[in-house]
Order: sequence, then structure tokens, then C-alpha cells
Amino acid sequence: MTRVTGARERARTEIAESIKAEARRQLADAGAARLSLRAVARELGMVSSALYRYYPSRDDLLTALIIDAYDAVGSAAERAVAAAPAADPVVRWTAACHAVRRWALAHPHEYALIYGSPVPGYAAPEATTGPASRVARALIGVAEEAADSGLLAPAPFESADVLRDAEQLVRRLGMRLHPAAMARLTAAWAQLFGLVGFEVFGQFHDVVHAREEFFDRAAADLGRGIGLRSPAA
Amino acid sequence: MTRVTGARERARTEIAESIKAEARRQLADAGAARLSLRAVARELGMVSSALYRYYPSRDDLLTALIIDAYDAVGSAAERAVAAAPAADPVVRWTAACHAVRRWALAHPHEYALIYGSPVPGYAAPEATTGPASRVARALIGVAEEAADSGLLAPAPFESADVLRDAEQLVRRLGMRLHPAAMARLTAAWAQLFGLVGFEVFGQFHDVVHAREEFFDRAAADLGRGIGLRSPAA
DNA sequence: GTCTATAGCCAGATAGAC
DNA sequence: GTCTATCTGGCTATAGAC
Repeated sequence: MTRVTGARERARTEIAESIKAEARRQLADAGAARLSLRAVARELGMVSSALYRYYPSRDDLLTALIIDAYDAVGSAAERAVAAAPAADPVVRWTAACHAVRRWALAHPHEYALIYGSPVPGYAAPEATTGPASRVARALIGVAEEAADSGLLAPAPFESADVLRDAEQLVRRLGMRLHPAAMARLTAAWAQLFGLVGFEVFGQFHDVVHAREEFFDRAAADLGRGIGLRSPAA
Repeated sequence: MTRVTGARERARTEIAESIKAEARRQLADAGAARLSLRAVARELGMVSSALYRYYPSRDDLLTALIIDAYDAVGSAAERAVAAAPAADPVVRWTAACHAVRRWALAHPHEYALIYGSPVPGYAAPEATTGPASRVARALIGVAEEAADSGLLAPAPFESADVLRDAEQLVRRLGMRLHPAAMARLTAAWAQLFGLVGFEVFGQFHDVVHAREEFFDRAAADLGRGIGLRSPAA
């Protein structure tokens, strides 16, 4: 009995996965706002009503795609940090930034789904917030390790309100970075996605050609801007 | 004859403007990807085919909206710079940043149209590039004036490729900023829109509450990061 | 320049047979 | 769980009368 259920569950999961895969493909043609259950079903040789057994509505399919995308870019950042040399926080930071950029350039439509314009009429449910914070967590982790090694310059004064936000945030994420450093990091986090977004969305067209070099420099500056220091040789 | 033509032209322009105004209103409900000529026509009490006399296709209407949006945010930035005290480049820079942010928060859907996810199937024509550069020009102007007053710290070394891009860009815009400074400014320009975009698109939800203060601090840091200096008291 | 009418599509969602 | 069929809407774009 368990085995049969198991097989069924497996088949169900596989179909659900292939639906998401096809939907991801179609994000490129239609964008999130025009993602169509019918078109996905058509392409899979299913009939549209059959899809509703897997995703009760278009928004639920969107939510699944969003969670997957956040997880993908988050895990790319985490892996980049883990693979970078432990000794140099600036290098670790830059590695995380490059991982985000690489993932975004490789998956521009999924990037648009999570960091681009909100989809009209769609409100992201709570379930997306965890995955959405993975990149930030990876960056915070780099800063925390730097602080542990004495390689994080003390952050300058911030206003009480800004500090309160930062403190709340650190607590909610279960991390331990100093609030003033967290405030600066929050700004750098947003700025990182400014660099990535402009490249992915085409604002650098005819403006920046040496993009990898440009980004590398800007990302390192961002890291140093939040106080990360390389160890003395 | 001229007068009659003039009146006709005026009526035509007025109708074209009201079409754009209604389309802007509908961007909020539908987003750029689902903007519908029919819905616009309906709301104006016209029939859809009548709209084609003013905008030969949906994309042409989109282009008109995009140009207007770039012009609006660009002129907001220009006016902010003009209104800021001439003596302090950091203050002038920050004023431009706040103007961009204010415009974006007041017109989130138009912001999404120009700085958000590309509209699938739509390619912006050349005519948009001029208006699109107005914000950047305003920021560059601040840096140039700072340099004139000796209030722009020399930019550090950049790679040859990055410098070449920056030089080309300055030339194409008909400006005169030093290429190394331009390279830094390009990064700051993208980062500014990272801050603004995250706020407008909801990434700061439950993350940053003291948003104006947070932004003010980050924008000033950005300006100082590209080398702007306040005059000695 | 606006109208009616039409072609030729598309969508999300549900009912009910099998 | 998949199917057919259907409801109820939507769309861009064009033809041709007025």
C-alpha cells in the first residue's frame, strides 16, 4: 500500500515538475503577466483542465515558479560563498555577487519574475519569503565571518529608526550581524541588484560593453563599501 | 486654412494625449504586458479601431508612454539639481536621487514600464534612448560641476576596457566628465536604481520601514562613493 | 476619423462523463 | 485524473460604410 502510494506520489511530482519546466520555458515568450495555463497544457499534450489537479490556479503555478527561482539564485550564492577561499571576505563577497549575476544572465526571465516588475493582480504569499531571503543570508554570512576575523570595519553612525529596522531584520533572520553593519549591507544588497538588473534588463545596451570587468569592479567596491577588508598579506 | 489645420492638429493632439492618459491609468491594473487598446478605447467611449488613427499599433502606444515616462523622471531629476544649492555637490547629487525616488514612488507603474522587466515581444526603438539618458545626464552634470570646483576626488584606476566604454559614453552624450569618473558614476547610476527599484517593487516589505531616511543615507553614500565632496565649511 | 462588423485568435475556470 | 464541452470573457487588427 505504501509502495503504491509512493509510486503515485512520484508520478504526481514528476508531472508537477514537468509543468513547471514548461512554464519556465514559456516565461521567455510571454512573461509572467501573460503566463497561460492553457498554453502550458497544450505544449505538454494535456488539456487545460488537467493542469488544475496540480496547480489549482494560475497564481499557484506562479508561486511555485517564484519559489524555485529564489531557491535557485539563493543556492547559487550559497555555493559560491562556500567555494570561495575562507580567508578573504572581499573575495567571498565578490564571489557571491558574481554568482547572482551569472544566474541572472543565464535565467533572465526567472530573474524578471522575482526581481522585476510585480505581476499585476498577483500577491506573493508568505511561503516565498523564506526562499527570497537566501541571497541576503549568504551575503550577511560573509559579513559575519569577516567581523569574526576582525576584517569588518566598524560601520558609521546610522539613525535610530534605520538601526531599529536593521536590528529587527537580523533577529528575524536568526543572524547576528551588528545592526549598523546590517543597515549598510541592506543598501549594498539592493545596489547589487541594481547592477545586475540593469545588465539583465538591457539598460547597459550601448553603455557598458566590458560587462564582467565592470561588474567585478563594482561588486568589489560594494563589498569594501560595507567595510569588508582583505587580510593583510 | 492654416487656422483650420491648426485646430485639427490641436484636437488630434488632445485626443492622443487623453489616450495616453487613460493608458497610463490602465498600466496600474494590467501592466505593460497586458495593456490593451480595446480597454483604453472602451474607457474613453471610443471604439477600438478609432485608436489606430492615433497609434498604429499597441507597440507605438507603448513607445509613447515610455518616452513620456523617461522624460518625466528625467525632468524631475533636472529640476531637483537646478533647485539645489550650487555649492555642495553631495547635496545636489542627493537631491537628484530623491527626485528619482519620489517620482518612482508616485508613478510605480510607469517606473516599472521603463526600469522594470522588459515587455515580452516589445523592442524599444531608437527614439527612446534620448529621453532615457536624461537622468544620467543630470547626474553627470553634478559630477562635472563638482570637478570644476575641485570637489570631485580623483577616481582610482579602472581597466582599459572599462575606461574605453566610459570614454565612448561621455563622448556620445556630449559631456566632458573624466572617463574614470564616468565609469564610477555608471555603477552608481545602476545602484541608485537598485535602491529605488527594491522599494518600488516591494523587496523592502517588512525589511526597511524608515525608507526615506534609509534612502537618504544610501544616496549620499553613493555620491561620496564616486568622489563627490562637500566644500569645507 | 469614426463607425459596424468580422476574422481569427486567446484566456481562466468549471461541470460532468468515464 | 484525464477527458470533452462549455461558459464567459478577452485580444489585435482590418475592411468597408458613412
